Amino acid sequence: MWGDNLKIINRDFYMDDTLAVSKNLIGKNIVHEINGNRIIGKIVEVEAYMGPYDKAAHSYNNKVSDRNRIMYGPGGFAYVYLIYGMYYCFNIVTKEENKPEAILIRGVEPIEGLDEMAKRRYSLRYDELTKPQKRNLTNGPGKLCIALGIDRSLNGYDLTKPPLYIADPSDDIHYSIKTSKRINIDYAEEAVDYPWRFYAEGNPYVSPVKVKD
DNA sequence: AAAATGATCAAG
DNA sequence: TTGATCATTTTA
Repeated sequence: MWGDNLKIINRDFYMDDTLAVSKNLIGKNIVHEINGNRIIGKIVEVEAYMGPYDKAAHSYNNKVSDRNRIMYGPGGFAYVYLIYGMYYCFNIVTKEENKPEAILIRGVEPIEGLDEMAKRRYSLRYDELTKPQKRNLTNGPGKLCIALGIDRSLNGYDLTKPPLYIADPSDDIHYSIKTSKRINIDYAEEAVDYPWRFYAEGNPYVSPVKVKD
């Protein structure tokens, strides 16, 4: 497994239009080398956060804070923050300096290091998981951070080098990309309807749509 | 349907 | 300094 040549995606990839990068990220691998193991998840769902004019974005109205400062840097860096006091969200910053846009990773398909993921999520081996546990391993932004070992210590990390990077997939699978509104941004007024969520049609690791109360 | 849980942010 | 909020998940 350490012999596989995974091609790391370079910074140019992230400097493009954020919606284009969002679609281009579907099918790419997130690779985390940790404790001598390699954990890989294939990106199947993302959301774009479009900066100053997007009421759902942390950088709306060019607001700067200690938390969102990394969004104002160049593309290809990790923006990781704590949400609801207990889960992390992993974003990839895009575009040049002072264009504070980023892409939230909402779902990944487990590819490698399944036992590592199962251990981090459920303290079990992968083959001990029930079918629902397998499906719930990485089908949400907080869940995938646990499974991939991503936390606040990786905020601001340069994603063009190990131990955490994005790589081209070794397979050549084509994904039909669907578009929808973003999830759980009810506070965002007119931005709630913007079609900035992208996902691989039919993939079981796309996060489940929330049922209305 | 509702709890869990704490950093963050804007108001005072 | 304080209180409300929150790009979620789990449990019931």
